[in-house]
Amino acid sequence: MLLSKSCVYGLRASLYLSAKQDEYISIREISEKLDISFHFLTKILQQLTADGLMESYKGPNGGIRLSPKGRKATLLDIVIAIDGPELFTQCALGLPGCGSEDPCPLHESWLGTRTAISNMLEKTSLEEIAKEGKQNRFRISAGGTFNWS
Amino acid sequence: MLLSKSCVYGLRASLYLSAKQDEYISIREISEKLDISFHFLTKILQQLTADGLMESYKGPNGGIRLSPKGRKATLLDIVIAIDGPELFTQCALGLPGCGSEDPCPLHESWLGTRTAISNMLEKTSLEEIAKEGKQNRFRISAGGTFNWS
DNA sequence: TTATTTTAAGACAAAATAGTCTTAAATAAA
DNA sequence: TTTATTTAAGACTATTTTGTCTTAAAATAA
Repeated sequence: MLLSKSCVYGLRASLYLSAKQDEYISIREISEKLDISFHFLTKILQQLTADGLMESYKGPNGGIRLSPKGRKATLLDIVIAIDGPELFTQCALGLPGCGSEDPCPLHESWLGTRTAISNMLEKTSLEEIAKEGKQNRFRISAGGTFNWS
Repeated sequence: MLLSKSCVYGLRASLYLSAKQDEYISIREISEKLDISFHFLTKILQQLTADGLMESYKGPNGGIRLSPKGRKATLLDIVIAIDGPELFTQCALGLPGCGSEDPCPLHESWLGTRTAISNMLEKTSLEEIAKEGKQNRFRISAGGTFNWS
C-alpha cells in the first residue's frame, strides 16, 4: 500500500473540508459522510491540527476547518504530516547506505519514480483541488455521495 | 512504505540468488549475508517456491535457487507474488467506485504514477540485473558487503 | 449555574504484520 | 541404519496499525 489508512482518511477529510467555506465542520459530520470511524478520525485530525494545517474549536457549533496554511497546502503536506517523509527520502529496499556512490539495483529509477509520486501529490493545493472538485464532482467516499455543491 | 518488509526481503534474496549459478544455496547463508531472520526468510521463500519462481531441495547441500521461470522474472513478479497486485490495480485512496467515469481527485495522475512504479520494477529481469550487478556491484545489504563476483 | 455539545486525551482491544521457536519430513553421508 | 543437514509447517510471541470506548476539558446556551 502506498499510503497508510490513516493517511488516506486524513486526505479525504482534508478534501471534504476544502469544499467548505470557513465555518467549523463537526468531525462527526465528516466521519458519517465519509464513512470513517469517528474517534479514529478525530485522532488523525488532531495530528493535522497540531501541525497547523487545521484549526479546531470546542463546544456547540464547534468543529474543525482548514487553517489558511492548510488551504494553501498540497496533498503532499498532508501525507508527510501523517505518514512522515520516509517514502520520499528512503531507499526503495530500505538499505541505509544506498546512494549514488553505492546504489541498490533500484536506486536510479527509484529517484525518478518517487519524484513522480511527490509531483502527483504536490502539483495542486487543496484550494485548487476544491475548485476542480466543484467542476468535476470528484469522488472522495466509497458511496460517491459527497456533494461538492 | 511502498513495499512490505516481507517483499523487500524477498527481492533482496532473489537478487542474491540471481548472482549465483544453478547450485542450491542454503537459506541460512542468504539470511546471514543479508542479515534477515532465517525462519522469516524461509517462509517468504516458500511463497516464491509455491509460485514457481524458485526451487528448493532438502537435505545436506540442499537449499534454494531461482527456477528458469524465476531467472526470467522481473522484480514486479516478485512484488506481486508477495504483496499482491493491489498497488497496481487500486485507487490511490482505496475508493471502490473510483474510475475514469467517477474519479477521485488523484485518479488521472495516479494512473500514470503507478505505471511508473510498475515500469521501474518490470524493465529488467533478474538475469539482466545480475549482469549489471556484476558490473556495478549493486548494494543489496545494509552493510554493503555482498560480493557479486 | 446547569445541561448540552463539541474536541482532546488516553486507556484499551482487534487485526495485520513481523519475527521466533519447535517439530516434522526429506535427503545425503557416514 | 544412524546421524547430520536442510527445507516445510505450524504454533507461538512481539510490534505496529487500526479501531473502540470512556472521561476530561472547553465552549455555548438555557
